[in-house]
Formats: sequence, C-alpha cells, structure tokens
Amino acid sequence: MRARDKTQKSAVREENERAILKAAEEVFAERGFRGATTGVIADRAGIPKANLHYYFPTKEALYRRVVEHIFNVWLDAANTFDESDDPVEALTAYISAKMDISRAHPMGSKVWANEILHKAPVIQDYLETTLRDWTASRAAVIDRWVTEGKIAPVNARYLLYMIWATTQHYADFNHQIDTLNGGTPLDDAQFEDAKKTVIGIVLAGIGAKPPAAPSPAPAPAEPARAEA
Amino acid sequence: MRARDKTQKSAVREENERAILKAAEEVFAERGFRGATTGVIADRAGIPKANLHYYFPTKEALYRRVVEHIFNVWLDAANTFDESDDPVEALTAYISAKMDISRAHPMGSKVWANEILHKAPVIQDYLETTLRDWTASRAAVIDRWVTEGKIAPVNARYLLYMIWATTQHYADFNHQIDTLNGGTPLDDAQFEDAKKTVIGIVLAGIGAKPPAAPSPAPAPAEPARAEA
DNA sequence: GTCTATAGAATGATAGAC
DNA sequence: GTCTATCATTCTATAGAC
Repeated sequence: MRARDKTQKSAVREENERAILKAAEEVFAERGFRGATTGVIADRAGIPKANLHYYFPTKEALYRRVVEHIFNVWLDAANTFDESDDPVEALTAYISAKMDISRAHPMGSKVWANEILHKAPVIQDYLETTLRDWTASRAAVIDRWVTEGKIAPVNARYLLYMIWATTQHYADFNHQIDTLNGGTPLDDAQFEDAKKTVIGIVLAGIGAKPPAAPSPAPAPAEPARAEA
Repeated sequence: MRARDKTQKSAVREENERAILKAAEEVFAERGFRGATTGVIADRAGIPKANLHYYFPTKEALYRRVVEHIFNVWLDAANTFDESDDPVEALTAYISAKMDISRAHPMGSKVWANEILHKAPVIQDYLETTLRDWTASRAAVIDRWVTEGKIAPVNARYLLYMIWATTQHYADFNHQIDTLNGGTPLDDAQFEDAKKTVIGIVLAGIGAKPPAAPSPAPAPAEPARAEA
C-alpha cells in the first residue's frame, strides 16, 4: 500500500468512487445486474457515463466491488454471534444486528439476494469458503448448546437459515411489507416491535428464555430495564 | 368466448403455450426480467424466437402471465391456513404447504421474489388487493387466538412475515443452501427435517403445543422431550 | 482528470415468404 | 401456423479532444 497513490488517492478519485459505489448499490438493488445500466448509475452519481468507465473499467468490476462490500457488512454482523456463549445473549445480539442491517442497508441486502437468486455468479467462492466455514463453526456452537441442555434439540443449520431468512426479509421484501403497512414504511416503533417478535419467537422456539422477561408473575411497577 | 378458438385452442397452440410458459418461468427466475431474453426462452421451449412473439406479443405480456400463475399457486397454499381453527393444525398445514411449494416450484417463488425486490412493477395491484385482504383477515384470526389464550401474545403480521420468509427461503436461496450442504440439494429426509424444524420453532415460539404430543391429559414425567 | 461522439454488440419485435 | 431475414433500439465500452 503506497502512501500516496493508494491511501490518499487524490481525494477527487476517492470522492467519485464513493459516489459511484453508492449509486451502483442502489441501482443494482432496484434493477438487478442486467437491468442496471452504467448510464443510470453515472447519472445518479452525478458524473458522465464515460467517467464511470474511467474509474471502473467494466460494469462487472463495479458490481463485484459492490457485492464484496456487502459481504463485509454481513461479516461484521456475523461477529456479534460470538459476543457471548450464552444462547440468549448471543442470538439476541445476532438477530438484533441483522435486523439493524436490514433497516440501515436494505439495498445491500437486495443486491445479495439478487446474487444468490441468480446462482451467485460473482460470489460463489465466498459461499464455498468464508460462509461455509462460518456456518459450520456456528452450527457447532449451537449443537453444543443442545448437548449442554441450554436449548431444546434443534437442527442448527435450519435454525440459522430461519434467522437469515426472517431478518433479511425486512430488507429484501420491504416493498411488500410497506404495501401491507398501508403504503408507508415501518416506523421506528413498529420495527422495534418486529425485532422483538422475531427474537421472542426464535428464543421461545428453541426453548431458551427471553432476556427481558415480560414477567408473567408479579410485575414491577417500573418498566423492566432490558439488559441488552 | 367461442367454443373452438378459445377453449380448444388447436392443441398445437395449447402445447406451445405450455412449453413457452414453462421455459419462461425458468429463465425469468434465473436471470430476472431484464436479464431474460426472448431468444433464450424460445430456445429452451424448443421453438424459434419469432413463434414466441406469435403466441405472446410482447416480453412483458409473457412475464405477466408467468407472475399471475405464481400468484395463483400461492393462493392455493394460502387456503390451507383455513383448514382448521386450531392454531397448531392451521399453522402446521400452512407452513407445510408453503414448504412443499418451495420444494416443488422453486422457480415460481424466485420470480415472485424478483418481482417484489424490484418494487412489484407488474403485480402491485395484487399486493394492494388480494394479498392485503388475505393478510388482514388471517391476522385477525391470529389475534383472536391470542385473546382466546390459545397462543402467547404475538404480533400477527410479523409472525406471518416470519413464516413467509422462512418457507420461501428454501426456494429463493436454494443455491446458497445447496452450497452449504456440500454442493448438493437437500434430499427428502433433510427437507422433512427442515420442515419439522420450522414448524417446531414457530409453534413453540408462539406457545402452541406441537402436534407430536398425542397425550395432553396424562402428564408425562418429562416436560415434552420432543425428538428433533 | 473530464467529457462528447461513436463504435460495436445484443436484443425486442416485425415483415413477409412458405 | 411457422420461420428466415432484418430493422430499430438500447447499451457497454472506447477514442480522442480539451
């Protein structure tokens, strides 16, 4: 990494690349790889089309950069799984992080979904290495929780798929959710409710006690301090 | 509608339309609307491209027919929700039907996912009418189950989203699932296991007793040691 | 580093012979 | 009802002036 050419890439280049990548993520999400045109991406980034090809030689190279960025975001969230060895804490943190990503970066999730839908022409190698390893190791953790009696017997992989599917649904299918919500996106309170519902069903579903016990017995007058 | 031209559409037409629609569903699923070309669809249907345009005037008309077919398949599965007013029976039937669809018609599910991902340019009206009505009425049923104490308090809509997301994941993301399964699709036993896992987590997650327990009255010594 | 003009390829749709 | 030949359009990518 050279100090000038790579790290401080003339500031102009840096800014333009950022704008292009942001625009590209949106357009690829909305229209798929084939449906997206470099012309539309350039327009949304506020530069002429020829400049886009100056920074990113081909449409595919640009797409690859977008997908790689998304995979890194996913990896960051995946790490929250390891915050604790307690099933309730670990799964609460993981589901919460994945839900937050779906709300903050729905476009990235959609690009990822599109990529998988079309048989992962670009990121198949990630699936076979990083994702496969991550899944195997975390499935092992879940299996151990089962043998330790911390959760009910459950197939670890199908549990993970359920968490992925449900959390990413709030990004990938947000248009359907918005429509069923009267045409407007879920507000913060609704989204928190959705998050709680997902966490609650998963934890109860595998026989792990939820963190913020809604106290079926003597409830304190004070709103229970939810230990995140 | 004339008895000959419409109902018995010359058998040749019928056969060709069937072949085209089948090929179109596959290609649209694999490559999206823009990525799919009429040339590829015609090739896979075994006819010249010009013939495709003879049967379906435009690419969009063909796409619309494919999406409408998929929506009807979904509606059939949706009806299983009403097979019983018991939460365990109704949800078991519904989830089971949706999982079966994901296994039998993954292409249709993918076309649907693509359509929603791209903001439903073709089937927005279905979302706002049929789907919205169906969701509202079934959410009301679930709400009633809650007030009757049949299931734990849960937000009905977010529960439905969870079921949709999880069941459709086995179609839409089947490429990822296959990859994580060592590169081969889930076999029948694995798929049954996945189905059981999903049903088990959802039912336990909302505090409904799984159907496996045949003896409710004579309390067993162990509290529901459900075999995975 | 920027941008106009355009080359080159792919694709949706049609004309018109059979 | 079928199919070859072809048009018109759209899009990626580049050349070359500034």
